[in-house]
Amino acid sequence: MSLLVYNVLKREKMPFEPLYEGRVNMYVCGPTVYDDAHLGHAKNYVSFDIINRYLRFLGYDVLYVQNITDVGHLLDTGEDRILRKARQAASTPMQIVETFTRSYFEDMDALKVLRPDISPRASAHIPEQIQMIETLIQKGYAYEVDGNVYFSVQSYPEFGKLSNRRVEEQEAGTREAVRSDKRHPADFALWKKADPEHILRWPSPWGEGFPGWHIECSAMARKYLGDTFDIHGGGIDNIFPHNECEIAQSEACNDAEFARYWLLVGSLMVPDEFGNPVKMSKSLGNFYTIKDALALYRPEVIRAFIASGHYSNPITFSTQALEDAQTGWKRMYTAVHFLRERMRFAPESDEGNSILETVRQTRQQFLDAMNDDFNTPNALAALYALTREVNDMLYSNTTIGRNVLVAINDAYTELGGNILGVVPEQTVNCNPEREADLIRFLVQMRRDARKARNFQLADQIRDELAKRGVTIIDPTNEESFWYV
RNA sequence: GGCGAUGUGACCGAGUGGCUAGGUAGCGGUCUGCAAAACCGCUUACACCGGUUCGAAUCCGGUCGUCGCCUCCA
Repeated sequence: MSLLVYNVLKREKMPFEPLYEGRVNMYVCGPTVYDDAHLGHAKNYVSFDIINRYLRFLGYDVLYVQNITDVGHLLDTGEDRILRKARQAASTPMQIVETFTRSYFEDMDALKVLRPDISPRASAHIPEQIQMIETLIQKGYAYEVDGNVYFSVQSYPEFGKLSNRRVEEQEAGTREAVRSDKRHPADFALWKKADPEHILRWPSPWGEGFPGWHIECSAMARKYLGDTFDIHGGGIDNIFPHNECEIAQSEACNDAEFARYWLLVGSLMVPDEFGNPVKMSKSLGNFYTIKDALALYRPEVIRAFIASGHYSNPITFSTQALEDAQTGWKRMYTAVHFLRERMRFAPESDEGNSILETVRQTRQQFLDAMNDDFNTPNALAALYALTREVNDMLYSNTTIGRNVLVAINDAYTELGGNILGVVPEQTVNCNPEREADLIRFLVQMRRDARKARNFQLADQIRDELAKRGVTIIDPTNEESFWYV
Protein backbone atom coordinates (compact mmCIF):
# COMPACT_ATOMS: atom_id res chain seq x y z
CA MET A 1 0.00 0.00 0.00
CA SER A 2 1.33 3.37 -0.91
CA LEU A 3 1.21 6.59 1.02
CA LEU A 4 -1.97 8.62 0.85
CA VAL A 5 -2.11 12.19 2.10
CA TYR A 6 -4.95 14.63 2.48
CA ASN A 7 -4.08 17.62 0.33
CA VAL A 8 -5.88 20.71 1.62
CA LEU A 9 -5.33 22.41 -1.73
CA LYS A 10 -7.31 19.75 -3.59
CA ARG A 11 -9.55 18.90 -0.64
CA GLU A 12 -9.04 15.22 -1.10
CA LYS A 13 -6.94 12.33 0.02
CA MET A 14 -4.58 11.39 -2.77
CA PRO A 15 -1.49 9.28 -3.47
CA PHE A 16 1.69 11.05 -2.51
CA GLU A 17 4.02 11.35 -5.47
CA PRO A 18 6.99 13.62 -4.99
CA LEU A 19 8.20 15.86 -7.77
CA TYR A 20 11.56 14.13 -7.91
CA GLU A 21 11.52 10.41 -7.33
CA GLY A 22 12.90 9.42 -3.98
CA ARG A 23 13.18 13.00 -2.75
CA VAL A 24 10.81 15.08 -0.67
CA ASN A 25 11.18 18.82 -0.28
CA MET A 26 9.16 20.05 2.66
CA TYR A 27 8.58 23.48 4.13
CA VAL A 28 6.83 24.07 7.44
CA CYS A 29 5.96 27.49 8.84
CA GLY A 30 8.03 27.96 11.97
CA PRO A 31 7.49 29.97 15.12
CA THR A 32 7.72 33.68 15.74
CA VAL A 33 10.36 33.78 18.43
CA TYR A 34 9.17 36.34 20.92
CA ASP A 35 8.24 34.07 23.84
CA ASP A 36 8.44 30.49 25.08
CA ALA A 37 6.63 27.94 22.95
CA HIS A 38 3.51 26.29 24.35
CA LEU A 39 1.83 22.92 23.85
CA GLY A 40 -0.04 24.22 20.82
CA HIS A 41 3.31 24.63 19.10
CA ALA A 42 4.26 21.19 20.33
CA LYS A 43 1.27 19.64 18.58
CA ASN A 44 2.19 21.30 15.34
CA TYR A 45 5.89 20.49 15.30
CA VAL A 46 5.61 17.02 16.81
CA SER A 47 3.04 16.22 14.12
CA PHE A 48 5.40 17.29 11.37
CA ASP A 49 8.25 15.55 13.13
CA ILE A 50 6.35 12.28 12.86
CA ILE A 51 5.58 13.02 9.21
CA ASN A 52 9.23 13.80 8.60
CA ARG A 53 10.35 10.65 10.40
CA TYR A 54 7.89 8.50 8.51
CA LEU A 55 8.88 9.88 5.12
CA ARG A 56 12.48 9.08 5.98
CA PHE A 57 11.45 5.65 7.17
CA LEU A 58 9.88 5.08 3.77
CA GLY A 59 13.25 5.80 2.26
CA TYR A 60 12.72 9.31 0.96
CA ASP A 61 15.60 11.72 0.94
CA VAL A 62 13.84 14.49 2.81
CA LEU A 63 14.95 18.10 2.81
CA TYR A 64 13.03 19.69 5.65
CA VAL A 65 13.06 23.49 5.94
CA GLN A 66 11.40 25.30 8.81
CA ASN A 67 11.81 29.02 9.20
CA ILE A 68 12.39 31.14 12.26
CA THR A 69 10.34 34.31 12.10
CA ASP A 70 12.27 37.07 13.76
CA VAL A 71 10.97 40.19 12.04
CA GLY A 72 7.86 41.88 11.01
CA HIS A 73 4.88 40.50 12.88
CA LEU A 74 2.58 43.34 13.68
CA LEU A 75 0.10 43.49 16.53
CA ASP A 76 -3.19 45.26 15.95
CA THR A 77 -1.72 48.27 17.66
CA GLY A 78 0.67 48.42 14.75
CA GLU A 79 3.57 47.50 16.96
CA ASP A 80 6.06 44.87 16.04
CA ARG A 81 5.66 41.92 18.34
CA ILE A 82 9.35 41.48 18.90
CA LEU A 83 9.86 45.20 19.42
CA ARG A 84 7.19 45.30 22.08
CA LYS A 85 8.72 42.40 23.93
CA ALA A 86 12.10 44.06 23.66
CA ARG A 87 10.78 47.24 25.17
CA GLN A 88 9.30 45.29 28.05
CA ALA A 89 12.48 43.44 28.79
CA ALA A 90 14.67 46.47 28.22
CA SER A 91 16.73 44.60 25.68
CA THR A 92 17.33 44.84 22.00
CA PRO A 93 15.17 42.97 19.52
CA MET A 94 17.94 40.69 18.41
CA GLN A 95 18.59 39.65 22.01
CA ILE A 96 14.94 38.68 22.34
CA VAL A 97 15.07 36.79 19.11
CA GLU A 98 18.23 34.98 20.12
CA THR A 99 16.89 34.09 23.55
CA PHE A 100 13.68 32.59 22.28
CA THR A 101 15.23 30.90 19.28
CA ARG A 102 17.45 29.03 21.71
CA SER A 103 14.47 28.35 23.93
CA TYR A 104 12.53 26.97 21.00
CA PHE A 105 15.26 24.57 19.98
CA GLU A 106 15.74 23.50 23.59
CA ASP A 107 12.07 22.62 23.77
CA MET A 108 12.02 20.82 20.45
CA ASP A 109 15.18 18.87 21.30
CA ALA A 110 13.64 17.89 24.62
CA LEU A 111 10.51 16.72 22.82
CA LYS A 112 12.71 14.51 20.62
CA VAL A 113 11.76 16.52 17.56
CA LEU A 114 14.43 15.96 14.91
CA ARG A 115 15.90 19.25 13.81
CA PRO A 116 14.90 20.49 10.39
CA ASP A 117 17.72 20.30 7.87
CA ILE A 118 17.61 24.07 7.53
CA SER A 119 16.21 26.60 10.00
CA PRO A 120 16.50 29.85 8.06
CA ARG A 121 15.84 33.13 9.80
CA ALA A 122 13.77 35.81 8.17
CA SER A 123 16.20 38.51 9.30
CA ALA A 124 19.04 36.75 7.50
CA HIS A 125 17.18 36.73 4.18
CA ILE A 126 16.29 40.36 3.65
CA PRO A 127 18.07 40.59 0.26
CA GLU A 128 16.16 37.56 -1.03
CA GLN A 129 12.90 39.09 0.09
CA ILE A 130 13.71 42.45 -1.48
CA GLN A 131 14.62 40.74 -4.72
CA MET A 132 11.33 38.90 -4.77
CA ILE A 133 9.40 42.10 -4.11
CA GLU A 134 11.22 43.82 -6.94
CA THR A 135 10.25 41.05 -9.31
CA LEU A 136 6.63 41.31 -8.22
CA ILE A 137 6.64 45.04 -8.87
CA GLN A 138 8.23 44.53 -12.29
CA LYS A 139 5.62 42.01 -13.22
CA GLY A 140 2.82 44.28 -12.13
CA TYR A 141 1.66 42.25 -9.15
CA ALA A 142 2.78 44.78 -6.59
CA TYR A 143 2.96 48.53 -6.22
CA GLU A 144 4.77 50.99 -4.02
CA VAL A 145 3.16 53.83 -2.14
CA ASP A 146 5.31 56.11 -0.03
CA GLY A 147 7.84 53.50 1.07
CA ASN A 148 5.28 50.75 1.47
CA VAL A 149 4.89 47.96 -1.06
CA TYR A 150 1.66 46.03 -1.41
CA PHE A 151 0.66 42.94 -3.29
CA SER A 152 -2.39 43.53 -5.43
CA VAL A 153 -4.75 40.63 -4.84
CA GLN A 154 -6.81 41.60 -7.86
CA SER A 155 -3.79 41.05 -10.07
CA TYR A 156 -3.73 37.42 -9.07
CA PRO A 157 -7.13 35.84 -9.84
CA GLU A 158 -6.36 32.63 -8.01
CA PHE A 159 -5.93 34.42 -4.70
CA GLY A 160 -7.87 32.47 -2.10
CA LYS A 161 -7.74 29.07 -3.73
CA LEU A 162 -6.34 27.29 -0.69
CA SER A 163 -8.93 28.50 1.79
CA ASN A 164 -11.64 28.82 -0.85
CA ARG A 165 -12.19 32.50 -0.31
CA ARG A 166 -13.12 35.05 -2.87
CA VAL A 167 -11.83 38.52 -2.36
CA GLU A 168 -15.14 40.00 -3.50
CA GLU A 169 -17.02 38.00 -0.90
CA GLN A 170 -14.98 39.17 2.02
CA GLU A 171 -16.35 42.05 4.00
CA ALA A 172 -14.26 44.69 2.42
CA GLY A 173 -13.01 47.29 4.80
CA THR A 174 -14.46 45.88 7.99
CA ARG A 175 -11.28 47.05 9.56
CA GLU A 176 -11.63 50.77 9.94
CA ALA A 177 -7.89 50.99 10.12
CA VAL A 178 -7.53 49.96 6.49
CA ARG A 179 -4.59 51.86 5.22
CA SER A 180 -5.77 54.42 2.82
CA ASP A 181 -2.80 53.97 0.55
CA LYS A 182 -3.87 50.47 -0.44
CA ARG A 183 -5.64 50.15 -3.75
CA HIS A 184 -7.78 47.32 -2.44
CA PRO A 185 -8.53 46.57 1.21
CA ALA A 186 -7.39 42.97 0.81
CA ASP A 187 -3.99 43.93 -0.56
CA PHE A 188 -1.26 42.93 1.83
CA ALA A 189 2.11 44.37 2.64
CA LEU A 190 5.30 43.05 1.09
CA TRP A 191 7.45 45.80 2.51
CA LYS A 192 6.68 48.29 5.22
CA LYS A 193 8.24 51.66 5.76
CA ALA A 194 9.90 51.93 9.17
CA ASP A 195 8.83 54.65 11.52
CA PRO A 196 11.72 56.61 13.01
CA GLU A 197 11.56 54.70 16.31
CA HIS A 198 11.45 51.32 14.61
CA ILE A 199 14.70 49.53 15.47
CA LEU A 200 14.52 46.52 13.16
CA ARG A 201 15.06 48.14 9.78
CA TRP A 202 16.88 47.54 6.58
CA PRO A 203 17.66 49.68 3.55
CA SER A 204 15.69 48.88 0.43
CA PRO A 205 14.86 50.39 -2.96
CA TRP A 206 11.83 51.95 -1.24
CA GLY A 207 13.70 53.39 1.71
CA GLU A 208 14.34 52.10 5.21
CA GLY A 209 11.86 49.49 6.27
CA PHE A 210 11.18 45.88 6.99
CA PRO A 211 9.53 43.01 5.15
CA GLY A 212 5.86 42.14 5.47
CA TRP A 213 4.88 39.06 7.34
CA HIS A 214 4.30 36.66 4.47
CA ILE A 215 7.16 37.26 2.08
CA GLU A 216 9.81 35.55 4.22
CA CYS A 217 8.31 32.10 3.71
CA SER A 218 8.06 32.60 -0.04
CA ALA A 219 11.63 33.84 -0.30
CA MET A 220 13.19 31.19 1.89
CA ALA A 221 11.18 28.33 0.43
CA ARG A 222 12.31 29.35 -3.03
CA LYS A 223 15.91 29.72 -1.98
CA TYR A 224 16.22 26.29 -0.38
CA LEU A 225 13.55 24.20 -2.06
CA GLY A 226 13.08 25.76 -5.47
CA ASP A 227 10.09 27.33 -7.18
CA THR A 228 8.01 24.20 -6.80
CA PHE A 229 8.32 21.77 -3.93
CA ASP A 230 6.38 18.88 -2.49
CA ILE A 231 4.93 19.58 0.92
CA HIS A 232 3.99 22.80 2.66
CA GLY A 233 2.95 22.41 6.27
CA GLY A 234 1.70 24.61 9.05
CA GLY A 235 -1.18 25.22 11.41
CA ILE A 236 -4.70 25.40 10.03
CA ASP A 237 -5.10 28.77 11.71
CA ASN A 238 -2.62 30.25 9.27
CA ILE A 239 -4.44 29.15 6.17
CA PHE A 240 -5.71 32.67 5.75
CA PRO A 241 -4.23 35.03 5.17
CA HIS A 242 -0.69 33.77 5.62
CA ASN A 243 -0.61 30.61 3.47
CA GLU A 244 -2.82 32.22 0.90
CA CYS A 245 -0.47 35.17 0.56
CA GLU A 246 2.51 32.88 0.27
CA ILE A 247 0.93 31.10 -2.65
CA ALA A 248 -0.04 34.31 -4.41
CA GLN A 249 3.39 35.89 -4.05
CA SER A 250 5.35 32.83 -4.99
CA GLU A 251 3.29 31.77 -7.96
CA ALA A 252 3.07 35.30 -9.28
CA CYS A 253 6.80 35.80 -8.89
CA ASN A 254 8.01 32.40 -10.10
CA ASP A 255 5.42 31.60 -12.75
CA ALA A 256 5.32 28.14 -11.24
CA GLU A 257 3.20 26.11 -8.91
CA PHE A 258 4.26 26.72 -5.30
CA ALA A 259 3.69 23.73 -3.01
CA ARG A 260 2.07 20.62 -4.43
CA TYR A 261 0.67 19.17 -1.23
CA TRP A 262 -0.61 21.24 1.66
CA LEU A 263 -0.79 19.50 5.03
CA LEU A 264 -2.28 21.57 7.82
CA VAL A 265 -2.40 20.65 11.49
CA GLY A 266 -5.49 21.08 13.65
CA SER A 267 -5.23 23.32 16.68
CA LEU A 268 -4.72 22.28 20.27
CA MET A 269 -7.85 23.18 22.19
CA VAL A 270 -8.52 23.90 25.84
CA PRO A 271 -11.97 23.86 27.43
CA ASP A 272 -13.17 27.35 28.35
CA GLU A 273 -15.23 28.24 31.41
CA PHE A 274 -18.32 26.69 29.79
CA GLY A 275 -16.50 23.53 28.78
CA ASN A 276 -16.38 24.45 25.10
CA PRO A 277 -13.02 23.85 23.49
CA VAL A 278 -11.18 26.94 22.32
CA LYS A 279 -7.78 27.26 20.77
CA MET A 280 -4.78 27.32 23.06
CA SER A 281 -3.13 30.62 22.33
CA LYS A 282 -0.90 33.24 23.73
CA SER A 283 -3.49 35.93 23.58
CA LEU A 284 -6.16 33.98 25.46
CA GLY A 285 -3.71 33.07 28.17
CA ASN A 286 -4.96 29.49 28.23
CA PHE A 287 -1.62 27.95 27.43
CA TYR A 288 0.88 25.64 29.06
CA THR A 289 4.46 26.17 28.03
CA ILE A 290 6.40 23.18 26.81
CA LYS A 291 8.89 23.76 29.59
CA ASP A 292 6.15 23.56 32.22
CA ALA A 293 4.77 20.40 30.69
CA LEU A 294 8.18 18.78 30.47
CA ALA A 295 8.74 19.43 34.15
CA LEU A 296 5.80 17.12 34.85
CA TYR A 297 5.71 14.67 31.95
CA ARG A 298 8.21 12.77 29.90
CA PRO A 299 8.54 13.93 26.30
CA GLU A 300 7.33 10.54 25.09
CA VAL A 301 4.10 11.05 27.05
CA ILE A 302 3.49 14.42 25.43
CA ARG A 303 4.18 12.87 22.04
CA ALA A 304 1.87 9.95 22.74
CA PHE A 305 -0.87 12.39 23.72
CA ILE A 306 -0.39 14.34 20.51
CA ALA A 307 -0.28 11.17 18.43
CA SER A 308 -3.51 9.94 20.00
CA GLY A 309 -5.41 12.24 17.65
CA HIS A 310 -5.05 12.67 13.91
CA TYR A 311 -2.75 15.54 13.00
CA SER A 312 -5.36 17.37 10.96
CA ASN A 313 -7.95 17.34 13.72
CA PRO A 314 -8.10 19.57 16.73
CA ILE A 315 -7.43 17.84 20.03
CA THR A 316 -8.78 18.88 23.39
CA PHE A 317 -6.17 19.30 26.05
CA SER A 318 -6.58 18.88 29.78
CA THR A 319 -4.23 17.67 32.46
CA GLN A 320 -6.58 14.71 32.82
CA ALA A 321 -6.25 13.86 29.14
CA LEU A 322 -2.48 14.02 29.46
CA GLU A 323 -2.56 11.87 32.61
CA ASP A 324 -4.72 9.30 30.83
CA ALA A 325 -2.36 9.23 27.89
CA GLN A 326 0.49 8.73 30.33
CA THR A 327 -1.17 5.77 32.04
CA GLY A 328 -1.68 4.01 28.75
CA TRP A 329 1.76 4.87 27.48
CA LYS A 330 3.34 3.57 30.67
CA ARG A 331 1.92 0.11 30.10
CA MET A 332 3.68 -0.05 26.77
CA TYR A 333 6.87 1.53 28.06
CA THR A 334 7.07 -0.89 30.95
CA ALA A 335 6.49 -3.86 28.67
CA VAL A 336 9.37 -2.72 26.48
CA HIS A 337 11.57 -2.32 29.51
CA PHE A 338 10.73 -5.80 30.82
CA LEU A 339 11.36 -7.14 27.35
CA ARG A 340 14.80 -5.61 27.27
CA GLU A 341 15.64 -6.85 30.76
CA ARG A 342 14.48 -10.30 29.82
CA MET A 343 16.82 -10.26 26.82
CA ARG A 344 19.74 -10.16 29.25
CA PHE A 345 19.23 -13.72 30.41
CA ALA A 346 17.09 -15.32 27.71
CA PRO A 347 18.40 -18.52 26.11
CA GLU A 348 19.68 -18.35 22.56
CA SER A 349 16.72 -19.96 20.86
CA ASP A 350 13.50 -19.41 18.96
CA GLU A 351 11.30 -20.68 21.73
CA GLY A 352 7.95 -18.97 21.95
CA ASN A 353 8.15 -17.72 18.38
CA SER A 354 4.40 -18.08 17.84
CA ILE A 355 4.09 -14.45 18.91
CA LEU A 356 6.07 -13.41 15.85
CA GLU A 357 2.88 -13.68 13.83
CA THR A 358 1.39 -10.99 16.07
CA VAL A 359 4.50 -8.89 15.53
CA ARG A 360 4.06 -9.24 11.80
CA GLN A 361 0.42 -8.20 12.02
CA THR A 362 1.36 -5.26 14.21
CA ARG A 363 3.81 -4.00 11.63
CA GLN A 364 1.22 -4.40 8.91
CA GLN A 365 -1.47 -2.58 10.85
CA PHE A 366 0.96 0.12 11.88
CA LEU A 367 2.21 0.78 8.37
CA ASP A 368 -1.28 0.66 6.89
CA ALA A 369 -2.33 3.29 9.41
CA MET A 370 0.65 5.53 8.70
CA ASN A 371 0.18 5.15 4.97
CA ASP A 372 -3.36 6.38 5.39
CA ASP A 373 -2.50 10.05 5.84
CA PHE A 374 -0.29 9.44 8.87
CA ASN A 375 -3.04 7.99 11.03
CA THR A 376 -1.09 7.91 14.28
CA PRO A 377 -4.08 6.97 16.49
CA ASN A 378 -4.48 3.71 14.60
CA ALA A 379 -0.73 3.21 14.53
CA LEU A 380 -0.66 3.57 18.30
CA ALA A 381 -3.60 1.18 18.59
CA ALA A 382 -1.51 -1.44 16.80
CA LEU A 383 1.25 -1.04 19.36
CA TYR A 384 -1.22 -1.27 22.23
CA ALA A 385 -2.62 -4.49 20.83
CA LEU A 386 0.90 -5.88 20.60
CA THR A 387 1.60 -4.80 24.15
CA ARG A 388 -1.32 -6.82 25.41
CA GLU A 389 0.12 -9.98 23.88
CA VAL A 390 3.65 -9.17 24.95
CA ASN A 391 2.58 -8.69 28.55
CA ASP A 392 0.62 -11.90 28.39
CA MET A 393 3.78 -13.63 27.27
CA LEU A 394 6.15 -11.94 29.69
CA TYR A 395 3.96 -12.65 32.70
CA SER A 396 3.49 -16.29 31.83
CA ASN A 397 5.96 -18.95 32.88
CA THR A 398 6.98 -19.95 29.38
CA THR A 399 10.54 -19.75 28.16
CA ILE A 400 11.11 -17.18 25.45
CA GLY A 401 14.17 -17.39 23.26
CA ARG A 402 16.38 -14.38 22.83
CA ASN A 403 15.75 -14.21 19.09
CA VAL A 404 12.06 -13.79 19.72
CA LEU A 405 12.57 -11.07 22.30
CA VAL A 406 14.92 -9.26 19.94
CA ALA A 407 12.37 -9.40 17.13
CA ILE A 408 9.68 -7.88 19.35
CA ASN A 409 12.03 -5.23 20.64
CA ASP A 410 13.03 -4.36 17.10
CA ALA A 411 9.40 -3.72 16.23
CA TYR A 412 8.91 -1.42 19.21
CA THR A 413 12.16 0.37 18.57
CA GLU A 414 11.47 0.91 14.91
CA LEU A 415 7.77 1.72 14.95
CA GLY A 416 7.29 3.23 18.40
CA GLY A 417 10.81 4.64 18.62
CA ASN A 418 12.14 5.74 15.25
CA ILE A 419 8.80 6.71 13.74
CA LEU A 420 6.53 7.92 16.52
CA GLY A 421 9.21 8.77 19.05
CA VAL A 422 7.18 7.42 21.96
CA VAL A 423 9.46 4.51 22.87
CA PRO A 424 12.87 5.71 24.08
CA GLU A 425 16.04 3.92 23.07
CA GLN A 426 16.99 3.62 26.69
CA THR A 427 14.45 2.43 29.24
CA VAL A 428 16.94 2.37 32.09
CA ASN A 429 16.88 5.77 33.68
CA CYS A 430 20.01 6.76 35.51
CA ASN A 431 20.04 8.95 38.57
CA PRO A 432 23.28 9.51 40.50
CA GLU A 433 21.47 10.20 43.77
CA ARG A 434 19.50 7.01 43.50
CA GLU A 435 22.58 5.01 42.62
CA ALA A 436 24.41 6.34 45.65
CA ASP A 437 21.44 5.55 47.80
CA LEU A 438 21.32 1.99 46.55
CA ILE A 439 24.98 1.54 47.39
CA ARG A 440 24.35 2.89 50.89
CA PHE A 441 21.53 0.43 51.24
CA LEU A 442 23.77 -2.48 50.26
CA VAL A 443 26.49 -1.31 52.59
CA GLN A 444 23.93 -1.21 55.36
CA MET A 445 22.79 -4.73 54.49
CA ARG A 446 26.36 -5.92 54.64
CA ARG A 447 26.87 -4.35 58.04
CA ASP A 448 23.78 -6.12 59.34
CA ALA A 449 25.07 -9.38 57.91
CA ARG A 450 28.43 -8.94 59.64
CA LYS A 451 26.71 -8.22 62.92
CA ALA A 452 24.74 -11.42 62.47
CA ARG A 453 28.08 -13.12 61.71
CA ASN A 454 26.73 -14.04 58.26
CA PHE A 455 30.12 -13.47 56.65
CA GLN A 456 29.20 -15.34 53.53
CA LEU A 457 26.52 -12.79 52.62
CA ALA A 458 28.68 -9.89 53.79
CA ASP A 459 31.55 -10.97 51.56
CA GLN A 460 29.24 -11.59 48.67
CA ILE A 461 27.95 -8.04 48.86
CA ARG A 462 31.48 -6.66 49.08
CA ASP A 463 32.62 -8.74 46.11
CA GLU A 464 29.64 -7.90 43.97
CA LEU A 465 30.06 -4.22 44.64
CA ALA A 466 33.76 -4.49 43.90
CA LYS A 467 32.94 -6.05 40.53
CA ARG A 468 31.00 -2.91 39.73
CA GLY A 469 33.76 -0.61 40.78
CA VAL A 470 32.52 0.13 44.27
CA THR A 471 35.12 -0.35 46.98
CA ILE A 472 34.24 -0.89 50.62
CA ILE A 473 36.64 -0.31 53.46
CA ASP A 474 36.00 -0.99 57.12
CA PRO A 475 37.98 1.35 59.38
CA THR A 476 36.03 0.10 62.40
CA ASN A 477 33.63 -2.72 63.06
CA GLU A 478 30.79 -0.25 63.39
CA GLU A 479 30.89 1.65 60.16
CA SER A 480 32.01 1.16 56.60
CA PHE A 481 33.02 3.62 53.96
CA TRP A 482 32.63 3.21 50.27
CA TYR A 483 33.78 4.98 47.16
CA VAL A 484 33.53 4.58 43.43
C1' G B 1 -22.41 37.71 7.53
C1' G B 2 -18.62 34.75 4.34
C1' C B 3 -15.34 30.48 4.17
C1' G B 4 -13.78 25.86 6.42
C1' A B 5 -14.70 22.13 9.89
C1' U B 6 -17.26 19.41 13.50
C1' G B 7 -21.02 16.97 16.96
C1' U B 8 -19.08 9.16 18.79
C1' G B 9 -20.26 5.81 25.23
C1' A B 10 -18.09 9.06 32.16
C1' C B 11 -13.43 11.52 29.61
C1' C B 12 -9.71 11.76 25.35
C1' G B 13 -10.17 9.94 20.54
C1' A B 14 -10.14 6.56 15.53
C1' G B 15 -13.65 4.98 12.12
C1' U B 16 -17.33 6.75 5.38
C1' G B 17 -22.44 1.42 4.30
C1' G B 18 -22.83 -4.61 7.00
C1' C B 19 -17.39 -7.13 10.66
C1' U B 20 -15.57 -5.06 19.05
C1' A B 21 -10.82 0.93 16.96
C1' G B 22 -7.58 2.25 20.86
C1' G B 23 -6.38 4.77 25.55
C1' U B 24 -8.32 6.39 30.43
C1' A B 25 -12.00 5.75 34.23
C1' G B 26 -15.73 2.25 36.53
C1' C B 27 -17.51 -2.80 37.73
C1' G B 28 -16.54 -8.15 37.99
C1' G B 29 -12.88 -12.02 37.59
C1' U B 30 -7.92 -14.73 37.09
C1' C B 31 -3.23 -14.69 39.26
C1' U B 32 -1.02 -13.66 44.04
C1' G B 33 2.34 -14.60 51.21
C1' C B 34 1.29 -8.94 51.16
C1' A B 35 1.44 -5.01 47.71
C1' A B 36 1.73 -3.75 42.82
C1' A B 37 1.55 -5.14 37.92
C1' A B 38 -0.40 -7.95 34.12
C1' C B 39 -4.26 -10.59 31.73
C1' C B 40 -9.68 -11.86 30.89
C1' G B 41 -14.84 -10.26 30.85
C1' C B 42 -18.63 -6.38 31.27
C1' U B 43 -21.64 -1.60 31.40
C1' U B 44 -22.94 3.58 29.36
C1' A B 45 -22.19 5.27 21.78
C1' C B 46 -22.68 7.39 17.37
C1' A B 47 -26.70 15.60 18.54
C1' C B 48 -31.98 15.75 16.72
C1' C B 49 -35.79 14.97 12.69
C1' G B 50 -36.81 12.93 8.02
C1' G B 51 -35.05 10.25 3.58
C1' U B 52 -32.11 6.59 0.37
C1' U B 53 -30.87 1.25 1.17
C1' C B 54 -31.94 -5.58 2.36
C1' G B 55 -28.84 -2.87 5.87
C1' A B 56 -26.23 3.74 8.05
C1' A B 57 -22.43 6.35 13.25
C1' U B 58 -20.96 6.09 8.02
C1' C B 59 -24.79 8.56 2.06
C1' C B 60 -28.75 12.75 1.16
C1' G B 61 -31.98 16.88 3.11
C1' G B 62 -33.30 19.79 7.24
C1' U B 63 -32.83 21.51 12.51
C1' C B 64 -29.90 22.66 16.66
C1' G B 65 -25.04 23.03 19.02
C1' U B 66 -19.69 23.78 18.94
C1' C B 67 -14.99 25.31 16.94
C1' G B 68 -11.38 27.65 13.49
C1' C B 69 -10.36 31.60 10.01
C1' C B 70 -11.96 36.36 7.98
C1' U B 71 -7.14 41.05 12.86
C1' C B 72 -1.49 38.65 15.60
C1' C B 73 -1.41 33.39 16.27
C1' A B 74 1.41 26.77 15.04
